[in-house]
Amino acid sequence: MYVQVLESFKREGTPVVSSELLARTCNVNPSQIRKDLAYFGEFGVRGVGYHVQDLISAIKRSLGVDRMWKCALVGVGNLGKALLRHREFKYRGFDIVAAFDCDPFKIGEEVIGLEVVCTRRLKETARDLGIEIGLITTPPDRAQRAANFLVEAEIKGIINFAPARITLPADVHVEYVDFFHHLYAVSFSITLDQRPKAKAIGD
Amino acid sequence: MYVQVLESFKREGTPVVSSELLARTCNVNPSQIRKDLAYFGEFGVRGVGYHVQDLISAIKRSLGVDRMWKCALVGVGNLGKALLRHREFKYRGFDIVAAFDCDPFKIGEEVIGLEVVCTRRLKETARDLGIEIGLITTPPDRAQRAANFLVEAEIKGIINFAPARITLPADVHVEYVDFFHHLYAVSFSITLDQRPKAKAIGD
DNA sequence: CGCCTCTTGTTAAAAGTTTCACATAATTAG
DNA sequence: CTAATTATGTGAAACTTTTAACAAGAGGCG
Repeated sequence: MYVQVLESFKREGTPVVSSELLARTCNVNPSQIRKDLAYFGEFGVRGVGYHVQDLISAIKRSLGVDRMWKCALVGVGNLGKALLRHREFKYRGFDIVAAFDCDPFKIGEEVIGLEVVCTRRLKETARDLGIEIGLITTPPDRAQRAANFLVEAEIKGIINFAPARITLPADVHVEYVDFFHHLYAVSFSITLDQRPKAKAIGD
Repeated sequence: MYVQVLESFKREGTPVVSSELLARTCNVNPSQIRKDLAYFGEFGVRGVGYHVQDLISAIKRSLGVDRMWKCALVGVGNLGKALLRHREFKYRGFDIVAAFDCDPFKIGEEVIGLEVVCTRRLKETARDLGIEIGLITTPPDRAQRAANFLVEAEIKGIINFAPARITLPADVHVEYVDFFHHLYAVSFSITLDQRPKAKAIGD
C-alpha cells in the first residue's frame, strides 16, 4: 500500500512526505507508518520526513521487488489469458515467461507471442527457464493438480487465483487472490448499515 | 474464505463438516472457526458439526450476499472490459448493469450487450437503475474523479481496482483490490527465506 | 554558534485477536 | 433409559497489534 501511495506522490512531484501526510492518505495512524518502516531500517530523516523516491526504493528492496521474478502461468482460460495480456506484470517486476494448460485444443495456441505448453512438460520447461513463481488460473477442481506440478518443478511461491484452497510443502509460499472477497466485504458493510440496530433508544 | 471452502465440500458431496476439518482445510485453528461463526449465530449442531449447505446459506445471509446487488463499472479499459465479460459476477450475486467512460471514442461502444455511457451521465443513469455498488477500473489519476461521480449518484459502496487511494464520505464503504500486493507478499516471503539470517549460531 | 522547531525512531500502555480449556448439548449404542 | 462419545459455543488466558507519549536527531534562523 505504501509503495502505491508513494508512487502517486512521486507522479505529483512531491519530493518529501511526513508520516503524518502518508497516514492521512492511507487512512491509518502515523505511529503505524513509522513502526512499519522502522521494522526494515531507518529510512527517514528526523525533523524532515521521508524522501519519496528513496523510500520507494527502500521498501521495494526490503520486499525483494527490486528485481525481475520469472513466473509461469497454469490454466489458459479467460482469466489466464487476461493476465497474460496484462502489461503491468512485467512493469511491476513479474515476467510471465511460460504458459501451461492440459487442454489439447489450447496447447500450441499463442497468446501475445507465448506458446501454450502441455502441463505434463511443466517440470522440465520451468526448470530450464529458471522459474520461481507460479500463477494458478485453473478451475477450482484443477488447482491442486496445478500446484503439485509447480511443486515438482521446484517453484518457490504460488499465487492462486482459483477459488479453492491448496495444500503445499511448508517451504512453498502461497497467496490466495479472489476479489469476490472484497465484493462480499462491501456487501457486508452496506448490509450492516441497513439492518435494524439490535437495540435502539427506547426499545 | 469459508464460503469458498464450503462450496468445494459441497461439490465433493460432503454433507457435514466439523470445525476441525474446516480448520485443516483453511490452515487455521478450529477455535477460530467456531468463534467466527458463533459471531453470527449458532449454526452448528453439538456432537455433529456444521451442515455444509445450511452453513453456506447462513454465512451468505449474514454477509448480505443472499441477493443480487446492482453494480456500475467506471473505466472501460483493458481491466474494465475483462470484468464486464467475466460471467462469475452475476453468478456470485453482483450484476453489472451499466458501464461508464469519459473517452468519446469509447462512448457508444458495446461490451457484451452493454452500452458504454458518458461519465457525465452517471448520476442520472445510476439513480434510474437503482445502482448500489460502483467498480472503479480507471487509471490511478482518474480514480478520485470516478469516486466523486459515484458518490454524487448516492452509491453505497465502492470497489477500487485502480492503484490509488481515494477519499470518500464516511458512509460510503470502500475496498481496494490490487493483486500485486499478493505478488509482493510472495516475493517478500521467498526473499526472506533466501536472505542470510541476521544472527546465526556462533556468530 | 546555540536555540528553536520539526519529525523521526522507540518504549510503554492500551486495545484487539487468537488459542486453550471446558461446560453444554446432540447422537448412538447397549 | 442411561452411559459413552463427539463436537459445538464460550469465558478466560496468552499473545499480537495498534496507539500514545516522548527522547533523540536534523535543519534553519537569529
